[in-house]
Amino acid sequence: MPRGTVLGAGLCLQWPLSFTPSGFSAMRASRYLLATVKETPADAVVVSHQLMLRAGMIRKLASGLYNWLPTGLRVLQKVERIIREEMNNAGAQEVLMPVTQPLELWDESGRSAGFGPELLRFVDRHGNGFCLGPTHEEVITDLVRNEVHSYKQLPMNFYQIQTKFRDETRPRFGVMRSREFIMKDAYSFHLDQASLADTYDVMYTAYSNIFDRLGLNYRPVAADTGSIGGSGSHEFHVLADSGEDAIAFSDGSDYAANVELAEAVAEGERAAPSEALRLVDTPDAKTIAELVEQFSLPIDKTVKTLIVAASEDAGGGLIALLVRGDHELNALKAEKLPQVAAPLRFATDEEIRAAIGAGPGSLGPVKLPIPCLVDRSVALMSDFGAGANVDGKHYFGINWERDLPLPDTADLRNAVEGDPSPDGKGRLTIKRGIEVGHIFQLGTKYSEALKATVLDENGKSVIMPMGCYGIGVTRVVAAAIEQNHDERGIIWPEAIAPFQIALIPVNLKKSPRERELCEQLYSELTAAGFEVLYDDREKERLGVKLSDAELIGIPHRVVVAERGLDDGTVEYRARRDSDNTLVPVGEIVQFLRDNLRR
RNA sequence: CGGAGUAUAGCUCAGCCUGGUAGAGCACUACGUUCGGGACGUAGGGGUCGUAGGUUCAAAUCCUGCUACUCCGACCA
Repeated sequence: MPRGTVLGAGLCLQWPLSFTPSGFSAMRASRYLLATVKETPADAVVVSHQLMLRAGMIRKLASGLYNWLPTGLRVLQKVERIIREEMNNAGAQEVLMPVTQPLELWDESGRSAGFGPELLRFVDRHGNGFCLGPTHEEVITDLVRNEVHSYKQLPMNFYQIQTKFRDETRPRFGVMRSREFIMKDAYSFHLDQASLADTYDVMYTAYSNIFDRLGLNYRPVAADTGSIGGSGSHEFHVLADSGEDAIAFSDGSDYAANVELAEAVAEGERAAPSEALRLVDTPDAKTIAELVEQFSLPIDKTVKTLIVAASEDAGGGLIALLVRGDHELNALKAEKLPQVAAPLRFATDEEIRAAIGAGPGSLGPVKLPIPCLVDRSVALMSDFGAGANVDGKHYFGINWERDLPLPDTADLRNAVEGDPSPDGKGRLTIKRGIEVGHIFQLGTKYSEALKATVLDENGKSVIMPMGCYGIGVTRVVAAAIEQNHDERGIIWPEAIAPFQIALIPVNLKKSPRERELCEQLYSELTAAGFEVLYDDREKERLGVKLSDAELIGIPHRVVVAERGLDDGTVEYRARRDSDNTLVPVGEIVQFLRDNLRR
């Protein structure tokens, strides 16, 4: 403490905080590092980053590395607390593993080579290799193989809330994609797959509880189940327009999937031909947009013809992929097809001209000299237009099975808004999301590599199947802001707001009555268990205090003014509201109790 | 890792083209006025102009190397 006595009453008067039963302290703004800034920092491009800097939550130390200031840390710790409580409720046990890990373990799991430069490696003074842990599968598996030996101990689920380091090539968006970040990671160990599936379900529920309690609008989304199958993996996404992932979900069921993975279902039946096939000169129509504009052709009566490399199994060479003019090719789906080379490679203009004799702007299925796959939606088209495989010419009025045989069909495109849900219930809505959690049935990948085994009831050694379950704790904070803000600042969900109540006197210097009432309310509210930020700064005017409270996003505020004191009232306003409520001084504590039911 | 850009006060930026003793606004300190939605005046404090070298009588300014940071792309269990 900078000044004053360390003894008795002197300390009490100067001490900026009082402790509330929640464990988070109330604060006097005059003794607190608010660190708010008016101007938007130049190098922040996303709102959450801008607001976290402006609200005095974080400061950059170096690229992808951030200091957490008191306000930010309060939020972070509230998120951690909820996660911790729900993980404990779900039967997981908390541990803490080192950030620094011996490289030996990564050699043993085989990931040392695979992980690449994202794994930050270094050598200690004895010449031994270490790395900063980007994740902790190796360490936990090593711990468990040494400590757990009997099937009777299983299943067990361990978690930690710990700093991770990934040497991202390009850290960005503030705390959303930083190099150092905090993650809750859990690892479960089982005797068999059925037990793993049980714990997976428990974690799914726990995650739902966590994000419910955090007050976020989120979706569990089916993730790539490729190598594992079944309900092997879900991502939890916080919905926000700025999200990096597009996710598709049904309005009629629980179906939700990353757009990259969502099956695109075609509906309806192919109409009978009503137009004759005709060859049209289209010298200036090289793109779908030009075709639509110049010939007033509906875009869903056009077809895009994309030429890619065929797989070796299909004999190499080129293959044409056809999607409707208004649809997009999904590269992930395409390269999984047996006929298509993986990774997907588009043919060059020269290759196309050599194989087909026309340029990319004039391609189509009619008289196409190379193999062809069509999207399901394309198979249902009639009377459509496509290139004639002659420069400057298109066919209009094309009909399958009349003008040419229907090629093989496949799911080639991205699902779009309004598509039928793949589970047959409802239609797809597409929103953007921020991935904040991921649960995964790992299987025996690590337990096998590290020989984590247990004896079963027959005394036989069994490799333990594992599950792993992560939440990006620091990212949750940013995602919450992306989802909840306005032009004035952050609008925290109650559960993770740095403070619950802002107590703001209009003019402390002029009004001893305001001061007296504020002091009284501050101690009453604190005693009642509320986390109050009492803005007792004398040098700041009302406007500054109000906008700071709004920027920081404190959900409830109480303004104490001379004006109301004669009538014995104070002004209450919730962060989302635009009007004040006058509340009698004697009732304000109870009023807040009623409004802040947790 | 490829492409582009930036680096001047705590923050946002001007000055650089055309070389000549370092600037503004915000923030900070003191005093005064004001004070129910980011007040005003006066006086201050604060910068080896990212760094190393070169050209020059003289470099924030021109040239070269290096470093850091940002953006776009690739990458991201």
